[in-house]
Amino acid sequence: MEFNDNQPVYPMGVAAQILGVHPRTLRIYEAEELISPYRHGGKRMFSKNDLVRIECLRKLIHEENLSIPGIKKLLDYTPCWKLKDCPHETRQKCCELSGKKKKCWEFSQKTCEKSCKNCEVYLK
DNA sequence: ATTCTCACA
DNA sequence: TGTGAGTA
Repeated sequence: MEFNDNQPVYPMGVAAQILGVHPRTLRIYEAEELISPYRHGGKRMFSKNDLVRIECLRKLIHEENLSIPGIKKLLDYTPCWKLKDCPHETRQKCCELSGKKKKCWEFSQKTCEKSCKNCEVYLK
């Protein structure tokens, strides 16, 4: 009951419908690198975790009056191991990967299994 | 029928 | 953010 949360199951339309947003919005979030849906031959596929993540983003944007660039900024200043206390082992794994280019929250869906770590830090 | 990208209101 | 055009 943990692996299926990261399973890409929803196509654009469905995901947008569930979230009550326009497909355009989701594409924008992706363009802004706030989410990274799976790609199956051009088609975006969202996992359940992607959905909750997006719910967080929308909450931040509307209730906390944060802008897209603002969120990106926060993420830049927020190391993942501060949001969740993962074992040093896992942390090293993260840093290896992140040292490359990726931001930790982008593959957090695979490495760190926290789904919505953003909310914690934002609310503080 | 669906999604994709792009450009514009 | 939302829409429409033109594809694949």
